[in-house]
Amino acid sequence: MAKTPTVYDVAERAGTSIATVSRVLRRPDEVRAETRALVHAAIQELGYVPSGAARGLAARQTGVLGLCFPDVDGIDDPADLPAPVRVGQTVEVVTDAGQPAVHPGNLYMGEVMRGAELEAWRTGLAVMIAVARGAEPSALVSDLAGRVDGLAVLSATVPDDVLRHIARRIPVVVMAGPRTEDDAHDHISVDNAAGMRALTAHLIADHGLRELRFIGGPADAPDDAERFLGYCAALAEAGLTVPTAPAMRGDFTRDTARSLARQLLADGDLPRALVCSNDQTALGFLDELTAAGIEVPERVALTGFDGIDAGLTSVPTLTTVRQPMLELGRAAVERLRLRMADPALPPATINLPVRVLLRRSCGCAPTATLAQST
Amino acid sequence: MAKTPTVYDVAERAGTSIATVSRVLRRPDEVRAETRALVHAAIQELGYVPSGAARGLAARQTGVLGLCFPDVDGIDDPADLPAPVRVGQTVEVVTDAGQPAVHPGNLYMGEVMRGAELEAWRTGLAVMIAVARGAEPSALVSDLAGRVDGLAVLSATVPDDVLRHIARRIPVVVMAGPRTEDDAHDHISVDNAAGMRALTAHLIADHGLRELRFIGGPADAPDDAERFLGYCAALAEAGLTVPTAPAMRGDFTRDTARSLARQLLADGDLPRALVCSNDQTALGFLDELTAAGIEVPERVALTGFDGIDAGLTSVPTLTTVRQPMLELGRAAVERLRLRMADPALPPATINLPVRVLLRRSCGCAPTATLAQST
DNA sequence: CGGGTCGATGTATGCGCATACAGTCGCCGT
DNA sequence: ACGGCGACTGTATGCGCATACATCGACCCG
Repeated sequence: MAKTPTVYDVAERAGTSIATVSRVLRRPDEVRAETRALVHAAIQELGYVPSGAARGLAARQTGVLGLCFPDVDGIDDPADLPAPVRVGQTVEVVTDAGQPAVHPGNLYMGEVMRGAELEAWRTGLAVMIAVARGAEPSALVSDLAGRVDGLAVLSATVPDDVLRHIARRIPVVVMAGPRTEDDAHDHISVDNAAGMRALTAHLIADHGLRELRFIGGPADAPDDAERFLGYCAALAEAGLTVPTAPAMRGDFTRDTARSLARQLLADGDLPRALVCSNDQTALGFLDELTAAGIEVPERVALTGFDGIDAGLTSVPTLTTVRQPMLELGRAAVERLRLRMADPALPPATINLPVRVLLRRSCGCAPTATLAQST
Repeated sequence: MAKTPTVYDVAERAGTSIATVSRVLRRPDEVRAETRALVHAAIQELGYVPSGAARGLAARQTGVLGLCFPDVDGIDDPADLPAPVRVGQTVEVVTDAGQPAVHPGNLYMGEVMRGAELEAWRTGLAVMIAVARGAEPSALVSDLAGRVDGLAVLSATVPDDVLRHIARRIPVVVMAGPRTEDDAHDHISVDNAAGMRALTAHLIADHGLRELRFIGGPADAPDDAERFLGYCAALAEAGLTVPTAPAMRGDFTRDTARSLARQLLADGDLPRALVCSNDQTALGFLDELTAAGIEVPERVALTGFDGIDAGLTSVPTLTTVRQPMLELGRAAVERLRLRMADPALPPATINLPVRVLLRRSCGCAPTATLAQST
């Protein structure tokens, strides 16, 4: 690694000019085959790799898209980091750690990323990711913005003014977030309201339930608000009384849901159905209901929202609404591409359809469904 | 977006030189407060975002690390892509799709990425990802290599010669892969052998099992080979007969494991313990053993490897070895940093310690462990 | 009151590549 | 034999920024 070779070195070695070297790499068919071979040989010998920075500068575009996520771990301070595992430690043998290996919030981020990467790859674009954490997330995001041709941001991870600033330079699309006032970004969301409405309608129409209680998430979560609205819409359509707010609010975590559930049980005021704003909440309730010997779905029907894998193996399996996270990433990148091609496009608001998954916990699927794919 | 503003525009607007603008951004304390304010104002007004490409070029380093993964989805051809979900579709209501939301292989990639991102963020580095898929993965990787200051590659995703070529320009660390011949990269791995050995020793010593059968994965998977060796080592230590090869081989998928299991059942030749090379395999066996009414762990003890979440909710819960995937990512980035600081460092081989998780399927934890965190 | 010092700012240059434009060469048609 | 044309290749320039170095002024000391 004495000195990283450049086009000049390659050109000299191959006995050509730098223009030819550049052409061999970018438009091979404009170069005579022999010349091309010479250049390729020189590249191999020198270990030449074109500088992305120089390329980006000269071409006025980087060929990279940015993906910006919130900090699901809540690690804002480097000191918060768990101590790194180090070599030389022996193998630990412990009894049931009980902790899931993957942080639940990270799960769906992974899917979004995968979708985005997939769609980017199709177009020959690279993907750069950033997690907006730490004391100065704006700086981090601006930094990212300077390196990419377009930016997809998960809702609520970047302050509006920063986003607006960035949008003057490159296209920005907001994923899973409502349009705020006059913002001119594209928005790609999941149709929370329609999903929850369909699910609730199913409970009412197909299971004949009329006493449905909504267990919400954080009051400031737009997703939660939309789901509640969907639930209300279904109630209204069925001519049932529509509440003005969720009966209880958790924070989307299983643990909090469990304490809510205990509270509910203590009050002794069980409805016929619990419509939860996300799967973790539903699973938390399921834990406590099961522990209390209350039958789900016979005594209480229970539903979630998200479609996490844990709902597939719970007992009973969890009826829920699957969010197309991979599609969210794909759609975001697709939209970025479109807008990069034509910046004059009017801001779009896209709502991706969801899918209601009927499983045991709402009363469907009376028999166990272990045997699939056999 | 008429024309993206540059330092020149900002300088003119602020009535300074471009050097001052640059300094305001990079070393604010070398600029008088008033001047700084002027520049900041100009930046806001113009919507200026520094070009990462230009910066990288001038500074001779990009501040980005590359992460390269194999293609777990097996999507090599754009045509293979599932049709994108489109707007306007109605909400689908379906009975138990049964498909997990997240591709299992993607699960651990997500963790590695998260670890890498975390560690990179601490140092102010950005992360760029690439999935080596498609017809010309080498081109993709070289492209990536040109844009970053260091590259972490998951084993077997990039041909050796390409990697060697890249390593002449930037530091390369291989994750979860053995050193091949003379390669000069750093290697960070998980201690497969030690983990499997500890697990097997546990079965022998603590549960008194002496008839243990190993169910392997693909014959060309280095991980599998190491795990088999660990298993053999434990057998040897206990004075048991050491096989020369796994009794059966799957391909690390649950479905294949199930057919292996059916075959085993048909043969009617059940050992006292099945030591599986990964969790999916173990779960596949569990499916069929349960279906056949064979008690786990009473009749057959069963263990996996990886520590995926599904093993936490299976019945019985799955004894396994947790791989520190997040740590793998962190360690890789840490190593890259070290090497970037001192390129003369000798190639390191780091083996991260694993953790054996004892759960029900090996015979431990006689009572259910539902109530945690209560 | 001159030389020296230090802080703040400007000037000039190069980073490595893409590409517009200008040759160069061989060949064809007239 | 000459103009013209097409296929290749070379020359020159700019992309936007960081930074070494020069400059400039205020201030201090003797």
